[in-house]
Parts: sequence; C-alpha cells; structure tokens
Amino acid sequence: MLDPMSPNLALGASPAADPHSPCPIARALEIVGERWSLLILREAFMGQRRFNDFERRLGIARNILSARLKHLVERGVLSREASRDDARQIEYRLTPMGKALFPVLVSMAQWGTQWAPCEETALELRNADTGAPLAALRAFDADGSELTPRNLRLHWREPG
Amino acid sequence: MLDPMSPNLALGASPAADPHSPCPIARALEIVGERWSLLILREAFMGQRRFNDFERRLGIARNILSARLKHLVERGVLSREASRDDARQIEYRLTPMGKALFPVLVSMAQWGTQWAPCEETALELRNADTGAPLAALRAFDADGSELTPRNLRLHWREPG
DNA sequence: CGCGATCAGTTGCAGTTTGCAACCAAACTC
DNA sequence: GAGTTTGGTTGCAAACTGCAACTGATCGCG
Repeated sequence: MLDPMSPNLALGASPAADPHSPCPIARALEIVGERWSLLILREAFMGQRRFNDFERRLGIARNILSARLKHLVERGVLSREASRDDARQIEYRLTPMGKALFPVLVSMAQWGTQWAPCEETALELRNADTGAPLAALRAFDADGSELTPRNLRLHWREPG
Repeated sequence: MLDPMSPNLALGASPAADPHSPCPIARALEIVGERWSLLILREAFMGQRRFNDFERRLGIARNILSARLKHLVERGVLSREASRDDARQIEYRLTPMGKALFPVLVSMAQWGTQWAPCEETALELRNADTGAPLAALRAFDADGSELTPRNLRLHWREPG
C-alpha cells in the first residue's frame, strides 16, 4: 500500500488522503476532505440530523450521502443513533470532534464571502445574542500576542 | 446544466461544487475543494513555487498537479509567471486571494493536530518573531465582542 | 552551433469515485 | 394487514484520479 522506501516519504509527502501523514492538514482532509463532507457538516451545524433532510437540502445522491455519513461516523465526527420516537429515524449528531470543526467552516465561509462573491450570499454568521455580524477570525500565540499572516509561520519541525 | 425548477434549489441546495451557490462554503469548495488543492496551497504557504517541487514534496501525479495548478490560477488563487532567471521555470505564487486562505489552513491544521493525532505531527505554527506556538483562532463580531461556538450562529438569511 | 539534460507539461490507458435511478426491508399509520 | 415513510443498497454510466511514457521549449556546456 505505502512503499516505505519511496522518496516521497520525505517530509510532507502523502497521498492526498493519508490518515498517517505527519501533516495535520492532510489528516484532516482524510476525514472531511471528500466531496460533500463539509457541506453535510454545514447542515449539521445548522441543526439537521436526518438522512432525508440532508438529502433534500443538499441535493446529494443517496448512495453518496450514505457513504459520507458512514465515513464521518466511523471517524468520530458524527454519532448515529435511532430516534426514540420513531425507530426508523436515524439521528446523526455532531460529536465534540465534529463541533470542533466549526472554525474550519467559519474560515471557509468568510473566505468564500469575500473572494468568491455572488449576487446573493445567503449564509450569515452572527452573534446569536446581539445579531452583530462576524468580523474576522484572529490568531493569537501562547503569549497572547495577535498573529498576522506576516508573522504567523507554517513550517516543518526540525527532526531531533 | 442546472434545472431552475429543481426542488433542490431551495436554499442550500447545490451540486457539491457549484460556483453560484448562495453558500460561500460551497463556493469556496468549488475553488479549493478538490483533492490535493489545499495541500498544494500548504506548500505554497511554505514557500514552494515550482512545478517539480510541488510534485516531489507532495508525491502527486503530474497530470493532476497540472490540472490543479491551472484551476487555481484560473480562479485567481495563484499567479503563474515564468522566472526571470530561467524561462523554463514557471513560478506559481499566492495572490492576495490565495494568501487570504491562510485561516482555512490554520483551522484545519489545528483541528487535525487535536483530533487526528499522529505519532509525529511535524507541521508547526509559530510566531515567526518570538517562536511562540499558535494558541487558537478566535472569532470576534463587528462590535469587538469575542464569539464562541455557543453564541456564533450559522443560518440562512431570511429572504426580503 | 550541437548535444544532452532539465523543466513543465501532455497523452494514453486502467482503476476508482461519483451520480442517477430503481429497488428493498424494517418500522410506523390506519 | 395494506400502504406509506425512512434509511438505506444495487446496478450501471460517466467523470475523475493516477501511473507511466512521451513531448517541446529552454538551458548549460564544449
């Protein structure tokens, strides 16, 4: 499956979706990087829980939805449980692992709003208490200083 | 291509990669949601600019890399220019649109580090000036109040 | 200039994934 | 117990991915 002698195994190398990549971005993509996965999670964050609702709201093929939900459940992003009211109905809910993906969706939504504008962007991010719109995501380091793209650096750890 | 009468065109409906979706997340995914795209951008943020370097560091097939770079250039995420030193070498660089994707990569890297841990996570996010590690992304609203997952709400805009 | 090497691709083909539509079984409704 | 709803599965066609081999422009060197 993976050839350990491959020159590609130098740092950063990975098939597009390797769950054992040293890169956390690649590992995240193995879990939520397939087509539709993040849109399913968007709906989950907006309160949807059921197969038919995901299907209708997304316009996704049923077999694909089935495969994605299974994958997300296996990876621990969603939980799967039959409804108490009606044993036919399966409820898919965000786990803590799934809820922790919120910043990923927020950063994508903000980027899409700014850089891929549309006649009508219909998704809004607001302070639920005051209604104030979301301004921006900001990064801080362990000392509490704010980081900008200029001084926030992404790099491979030196071995040793 | 798109049937305007489709019941799926109720809010939130979209093929997985519809550039005209009212959802900015879907529009973002149309641009950077294909396999490999975010990993290519990771390398770009780490300073890579050339075709052969992307290929070697990612272990990606050349035709796929070619297609992804073309797509990212067409969408405005990367610029493509021949090197002044050597006309064979093409330099792919992040545009402002591309640089603005940094929070997406950061949020994914943080999530992957926390929820898809590995023997050795080798990607680090640090304050370039002090070396302090990144703590977290934080969201603020237009009034300057900090937002948490509890009071940051994602919802469809009411029409009208 | 002429020759081989390098760079950024393209092409052909096989295997995988996606998507549509039809089918299915269990559980609820009446 | 017949029909409906829910959450799937299956079969098949089309699109996408990936490997390997090929190409065409440019470069460095003698």
